[in-house]
Amino acid sequence: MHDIKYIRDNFETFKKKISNRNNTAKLDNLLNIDKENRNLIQEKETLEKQKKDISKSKDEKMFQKSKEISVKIKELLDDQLKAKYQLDTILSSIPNIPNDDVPIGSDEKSNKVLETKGEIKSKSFKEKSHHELGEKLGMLDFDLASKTTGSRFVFVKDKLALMERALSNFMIDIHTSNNGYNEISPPLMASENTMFGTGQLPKFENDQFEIKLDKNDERKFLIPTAEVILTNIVKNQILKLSDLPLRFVASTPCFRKEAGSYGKDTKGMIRQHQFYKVELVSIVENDHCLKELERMTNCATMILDRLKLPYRKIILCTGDMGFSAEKTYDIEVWLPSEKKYREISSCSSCGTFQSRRMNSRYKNVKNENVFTGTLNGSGLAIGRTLIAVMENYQDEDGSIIIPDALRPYMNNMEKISPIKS
RNA sequence: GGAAGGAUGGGUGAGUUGGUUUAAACCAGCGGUUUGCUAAACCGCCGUACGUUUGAAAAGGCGUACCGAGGGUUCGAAUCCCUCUCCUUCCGCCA
Repeated sequence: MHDIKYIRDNFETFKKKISNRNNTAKLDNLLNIDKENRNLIQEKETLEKQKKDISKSKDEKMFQKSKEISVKIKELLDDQLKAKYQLDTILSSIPNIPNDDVPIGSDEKSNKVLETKGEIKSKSFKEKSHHELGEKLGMLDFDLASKTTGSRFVFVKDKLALMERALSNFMIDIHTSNNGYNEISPPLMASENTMFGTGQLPKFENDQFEIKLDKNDERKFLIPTAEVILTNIVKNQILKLSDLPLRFVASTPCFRKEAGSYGKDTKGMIRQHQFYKVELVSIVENDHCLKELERMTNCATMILDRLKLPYRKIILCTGDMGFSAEKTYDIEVWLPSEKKYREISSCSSCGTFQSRRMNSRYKNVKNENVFTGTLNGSGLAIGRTLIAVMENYQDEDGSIIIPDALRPYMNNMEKISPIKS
């Protein structure tokens, strides 16, 4: 959400910066509606003042007059609320302004690779995809998931299930003991207002799973990422300066409809309706965002370093960033079967964009209430990390060597071999 | 699911026969006086949002709203009525 006062004073600059994003919101009428809204507020408040004075005077002769004023106020209020609603509708669907160092472009072709790390080991055999490996091991079962649930779900079994759990524990341990994050086990459902706070609603409702509790209950949604619930911890709060920075980590299932990706990544567990992800969220002073983004991204890549998986870091261009982000780094891991890098983490600074929606503030040095900076990043997506380990650590016979860093979490097991039948 | 009670400013907590409440008081916080230092005492300040206005700015002035949320009654609502949310206690059910 943007500050209407800023837009009012810097309309041309604002329009120009937003035009770099794939924005569909209509900006042209914004200032007119804003003006109308403010005029109506003024008219209304003038009348309210009159009414208040009459009431104070207790002059019975004026009581009738006061009643008439009430009718007018009601009319003005209706109009004003309509204008305000229009204004909010437009404002809430405008994406964040990209930071100045974000490359300009309309799609992923304009993203820039910043760094490539880790050794891609050449193998003497043809490397298999994770789903071939998993099915051969008898530990990834897509057919069973279709039977019980539907497409884009999977059963992870046996030692791979253990590895999935191990990855989660391994990552959380590093982020809590090494990187200063506070572990949280949050609700997996969020209210409509919470979803609005981080920017999933109202614009991206089609991507969300809605849950019915009671028939008259407020709308609830399965979280598409723990970012939603972790960031909203500070919703409607005024924090002390000494509270910051707040850093949260959670490992949760995430639920996404993947509505816009029919036919994409249909094979395997790259793109699922449900997947585990370790999420990092930072709440910081608003001028510390970019510094924190570097820190957070390093926390994410640290995991890949320790697992000795080859990866690269890219900066997303203006057109490829998420709705709430001002700057985003994607971390992509090497997948030998595809011979390309695939996204395994996305770290974004949202500046004050989300905190305005959530009304999350802190008292700065001057004791003024100012909006917090929020950041989120995956550290990392568990499902995709599992895939990356399987593919990069596969042996010719289809077994998986367990990375050293993971062995303490897997009873010091060294390799996963096919279940003998 | 049933019953009862509750929700007031950063915290505690008055006010609920509707009109000097422009929300008392205390605690915490900030500034000051006193003081060898600390403490204590005393004095002052101390909510948020929106709109508007003075000013180059810093900083003010004015107005409106806000006592869990939303409606209603009334000239006038923290106070009366309705709906909802959340919390507490008890009962039932339950991993």
